[in-house]
Amino acid sequence: MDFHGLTCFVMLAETLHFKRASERCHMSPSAFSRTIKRLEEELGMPLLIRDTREVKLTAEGRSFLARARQILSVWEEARSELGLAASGVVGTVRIFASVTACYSILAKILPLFRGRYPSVHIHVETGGPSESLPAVLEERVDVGVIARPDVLPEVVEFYPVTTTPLVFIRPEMDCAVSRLLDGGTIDWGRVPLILPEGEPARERIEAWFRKEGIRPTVYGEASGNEAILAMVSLGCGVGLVPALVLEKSPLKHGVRVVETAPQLPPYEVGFAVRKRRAHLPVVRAFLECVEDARGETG
DNA sequence: GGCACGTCTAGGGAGTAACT
DNA sequence: AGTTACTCCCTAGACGTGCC
Repeated sequence: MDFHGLTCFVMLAETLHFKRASERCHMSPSAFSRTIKRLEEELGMPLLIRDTREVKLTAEGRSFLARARQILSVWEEARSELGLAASGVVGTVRIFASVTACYSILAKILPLFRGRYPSVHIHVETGGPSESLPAVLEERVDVGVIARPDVLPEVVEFYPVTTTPLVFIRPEMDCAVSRLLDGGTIDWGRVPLILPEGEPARERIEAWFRKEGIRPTVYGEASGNEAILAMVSLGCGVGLVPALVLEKSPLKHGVRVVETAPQLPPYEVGFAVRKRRAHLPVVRAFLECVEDARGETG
């Protein structure tokens, strides 16, 4: 058994696609296929069901995937600790960030980290902002960019980076939604809303509606801020996004801030890390960069 | 020389779009 | 609806390379 085979299997389980997984492992599909086959032969059971069009994990494959991740994680930890003792920080830091967080938050941290620890491999996983904290809790990643929730899980530590107000945005173009907003006092019960799914912002706006006794009209939901911006710019409704996201977005010219909207508590954005992983040299090194970057940018 | 592991290439199964 | 051509995907075989 070798760690290379395990890495290939984990990559394949994540992509469920031989070609994509082999590309990510920097191998030809052929060599990759045989590596997986060898692993299956070694284990004496199939981990995957191959079809001519798709690949699925068998029950054994799903069970083995969790083990494989654990083994690789322990291996990385051991490597990282030995590396620190010998000659500095080495290993891999796994980061989860939404696409917008990549250019607004990671853009500040990664150059600093890269400069200090060129030997560390950086693995960035992207997805919806609401997926970040679960990824940290499941230890799929070491750190995740999150908006600090009102209640933070006890096993998680939060390293703040910046604070940003939540702003309501409306379409820039003339449309039915714009006309609803232009007629003096806004009737918030009638305005179609595009809201984020499963995020602190959602809790805050719903709390405000409850307090005001308003039943909102939720036209759409999105798991990412860029999707909200896109829907708003197309005239679908009024959205709620962090100001930081709006400033950096290529879609910002299609929308505008609703000045007379309710004021919600601002977002505190930063990195979440599981406490038991925070002591790992590579994670510690990354978090030091987070703190230093905050110090530099204020 | 034997072995392990890689690439290159070809083959076969299946989906899809265009055409009749 | 049936046929054809194209494309995608995974796998097997041939062969090259590096190490012992």
